[in-house]
Amino acid sequence: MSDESKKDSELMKKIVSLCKSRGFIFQSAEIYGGLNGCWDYGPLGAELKRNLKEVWWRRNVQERDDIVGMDGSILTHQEVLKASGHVGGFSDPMCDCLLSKARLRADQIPEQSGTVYSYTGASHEESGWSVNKPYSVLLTEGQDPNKAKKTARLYYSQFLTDKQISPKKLELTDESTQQVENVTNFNPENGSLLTEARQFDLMFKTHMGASAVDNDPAAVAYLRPETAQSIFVQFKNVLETNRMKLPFGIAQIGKSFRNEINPRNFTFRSREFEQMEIEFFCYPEDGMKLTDEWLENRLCFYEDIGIPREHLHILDVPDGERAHYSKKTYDIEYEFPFGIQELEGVAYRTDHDLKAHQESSGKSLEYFDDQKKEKIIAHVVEPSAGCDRTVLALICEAFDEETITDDKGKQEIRTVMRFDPKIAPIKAAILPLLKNKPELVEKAREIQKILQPVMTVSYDDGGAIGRRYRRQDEVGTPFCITVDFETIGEEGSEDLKDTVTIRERDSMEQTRMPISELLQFLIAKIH
RNA sequence: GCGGGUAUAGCUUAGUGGUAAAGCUCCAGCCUUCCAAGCUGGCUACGUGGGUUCGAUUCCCACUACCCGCUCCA
Repeated sequence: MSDESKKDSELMKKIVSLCKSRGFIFQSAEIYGGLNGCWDYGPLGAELKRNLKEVWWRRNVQERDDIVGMDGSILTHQEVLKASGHVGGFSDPMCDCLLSKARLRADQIPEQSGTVYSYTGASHEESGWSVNKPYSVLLTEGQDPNKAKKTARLYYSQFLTDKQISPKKLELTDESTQQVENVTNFNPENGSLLTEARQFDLMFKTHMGASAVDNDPAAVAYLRPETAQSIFVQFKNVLETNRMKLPFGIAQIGKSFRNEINPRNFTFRSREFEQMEIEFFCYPEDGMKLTDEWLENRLCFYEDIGIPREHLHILDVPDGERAHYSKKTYDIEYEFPFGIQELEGVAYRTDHDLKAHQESSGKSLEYFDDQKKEKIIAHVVEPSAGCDRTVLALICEAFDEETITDDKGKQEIRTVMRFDPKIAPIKAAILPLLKNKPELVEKAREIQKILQPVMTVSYDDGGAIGRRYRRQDEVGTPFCITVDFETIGEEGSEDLKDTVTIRERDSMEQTRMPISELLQFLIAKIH
């Protein structure tokens, strides 16, 4: 591991540990040993995620005339997912190399021709050991026939109980050869036979209702693998009930489920995750242009919530790597400590989805174009963001360790979560300077009552004031409001009465402000 | 799915075939007039299940979870 990636791995460890110790993210069912690929948000994580979703909704639905929201069911009719191509085609056929155990995509193995050497087993005379398993090796033209024997011995040697026996001492049984052309069931790397191609079903399947028959195929339903399909399926209803005119969008935030083979990287790839999606319907001729516009719009959004553009990467997904229905796809990626990974895809999906559902359901999903006096199938541009991934990006982006030197020259590390105030879990902490002075405590509680109806605040009177500031730094609270002796009029001039100090998280600077102005000041900062 | 590693308190770590130590955090109290002060007291842990053993947190096996590298990510 390079120094750089070691450093990043250490950084990720710190972030994961802070998430746990401060109550952002816990492992799901931790007391039972954990559930693979599932995570729970603790009190602060829940606030953070809620804030993200609220900003997203406000920017994309509340503040726009041309986008409306919906909230579809998670349990999904199997016909919906047959039409969308998820049932049957959702996963890639995979096969494993019997020798190296490498996993390959069956549809990406190049065709090969040559001679297949087949065996029925192997034995070791001295020890009396033997195994019966058919196996074969493909040799392409010009390869040494001994290579087939060598590969086969290596394969059979993995079944040896006595690992001291050299593969070279194995006798192969019943060698036969056969010429083949354009086959794909051998590993191009080593010629070894592959397992049969298997479909990995990435959808969670369930059965609905109390069916008389076990596994009644009519009762099958799925947990949705994406939120998009419920939008397409409700396209007509939304269009008609809300008198929408092209171009317009339907937005949705909700959970989706994929039975990932290999969840990894903390919450980044998990089996249950939340998406924030817009299906923006448009005229066919505007699709490409709108895709570019949405990319820009989305980049601005990330900037708005505190993820600077220089930490984002735009991947213009090339031909052949896009989904078959997409004419253009941008991936917006973020520099996570564990690598550059996708946060959001902006995909021009053409009329593929509406067309598929129209054909499959037999119901018209057309749009009547008033100008041209004709019916068309709307095209769609889809900005689809991963909510949990964005939360993780926000946490990674916010995390900072600052070395500060005090008056005596002593150095210490200050851990600060530099969340944008808009998404910070706690907006302000209210701190009486001392807790054994009832007047201070009482005033602080009054301020808490003023702010509480409008924002999430925290009251803290435990320990020295400096400690409390640091505690708030570590959870990213942007403002600390301190009630001191000037506030209650016991010290300083009369004009300082009913003013408090506001300590800003990033600069650690303090300003004084009348209590009456607090609410307006904070609202402006957090909106 | 393969290979490698790890699992002790809320966090970070120490340690032992005879059930565990420390720092930080946290809680209570005292004190404290602005950046992790001090004092006193307190809560809390050997991932789960088997096996070996008089006795296992320690040794062995399996499982689970997490991390790293492959693989995969419609």
